[in-house]
Amino acid sequence: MEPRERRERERLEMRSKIIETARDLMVNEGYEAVTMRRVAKGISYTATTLYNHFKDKEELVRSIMDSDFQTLRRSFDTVAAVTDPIERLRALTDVYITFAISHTSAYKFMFLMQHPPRDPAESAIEHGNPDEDAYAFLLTTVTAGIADGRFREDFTDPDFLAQMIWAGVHGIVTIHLIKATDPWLELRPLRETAHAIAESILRGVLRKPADC
Amino acid sequence: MEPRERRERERLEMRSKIIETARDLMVNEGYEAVTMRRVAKGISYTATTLYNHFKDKEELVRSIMDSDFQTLRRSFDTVAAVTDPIERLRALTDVYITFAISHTSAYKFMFLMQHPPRDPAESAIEHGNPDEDAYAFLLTTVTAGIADGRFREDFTDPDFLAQMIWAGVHGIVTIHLIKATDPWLELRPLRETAHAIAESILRGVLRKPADC
DNA sequence: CCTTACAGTTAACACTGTTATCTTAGTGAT
DNA sequence: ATCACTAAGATAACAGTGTTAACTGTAAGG
Repeated sequence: MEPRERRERERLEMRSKIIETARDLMVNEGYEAVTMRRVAKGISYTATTLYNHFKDKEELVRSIMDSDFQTLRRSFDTVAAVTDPIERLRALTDVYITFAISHTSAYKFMFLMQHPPRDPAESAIEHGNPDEDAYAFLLTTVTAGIADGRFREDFTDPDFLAQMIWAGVHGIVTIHLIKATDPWLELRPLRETAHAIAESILRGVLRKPADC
Repeated sequence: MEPRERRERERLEMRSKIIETARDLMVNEGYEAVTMRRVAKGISYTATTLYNHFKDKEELVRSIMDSDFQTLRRSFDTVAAVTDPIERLRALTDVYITFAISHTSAYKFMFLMQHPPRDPAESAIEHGNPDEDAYAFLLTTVTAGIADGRFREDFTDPDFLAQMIWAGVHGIVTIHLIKATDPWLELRPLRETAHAIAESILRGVLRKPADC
């Protein structure tokens, strides 16, 4: 092995070790625990070393997010087998909730915090490819449903429908993530409510509701 | 006027001047601009002075939030006149969106950031009173709809229904607040999507949909 | 073998929230 | 009117944050 490529490999290993450590910190102690000095200490280096591998904290943090979006998409794999588009939508909301529940820190990070816009070119995810891009996956599912004539005739825009459905379950998820312990609300069980929301929206946009 | 009560009054004035300054800062330059030193400078005092009026930053920040929740509830006043509960729900989602659009910083602050649970006893808002508590207002509207027999028979829990509807419009609002400039998504117009979501959910939960 | 590139460190800067210590002014009581 | 006390406000400091400049040493490439 040539030193040239060994250096390259070591650099990559270092990079992913930093990302791993940062994510662990975020998962176990929350986002505010992710400081450059603590991440560095986690891999027995100094904070300044991180700047040899990442332009700034934002770039490090964006790398975490990128891999979390991959994880989200990969969690969709289990429903890719469902052929009926509407059934797949139902299954999708289910795994989406599961992801949110089991990756609460990541979820807040990806969808509740403001980040500078991510340039798709700088991501490992191919934007718009349903095999890599989670939103694109949802989009193709909706598109299939439209092609099958399953939605009412006034719903022809896949993005519009996708955003409607996503917003419904995303909304209840964020309420639970943020207001879980808030004494002002008596939250109903997340899965149940999410299911009812998805089902109601579907009943609202589908051409032939099951019961009417 | 006795010195005793003048002191009291001055203290209250100081308190609200601090809150005002902090909110201005948050609205104009975002939450991260709200630092104790900058708030203090805004009223020509030192940072330590703020600690004579607020236990810590969290208490200051919670006071802002409290008054923002009052503002939200007050924005509901315009729809209180609508007698039909379902029509009032529709109007409610409309003013809710308007509030979110015109108070983006406050909205993020109230619903997207995690705060330690607020003890209702320490708030100026009477918890559960629909005249003061925005969620309670939504709840009574839904309750009226249930009493009128407008919802399908499987929806009898006001909280459940309220959370469904709220989650729908809250979801699309947060997506727009957080992902507005994200190149990964092509967001459809907020008002339109929100309207479609609310309408679909209603069509899903109402006993007699308009068209079927 | 020598130069160069570069990973990593130390020290520092400008910030953050927060506290201890001090001054100063005004209140309440004698 | 004088005295003690309360409390507002300021100064200085501490521990922490992201980030940069300057330095060290080691390993790669010619």
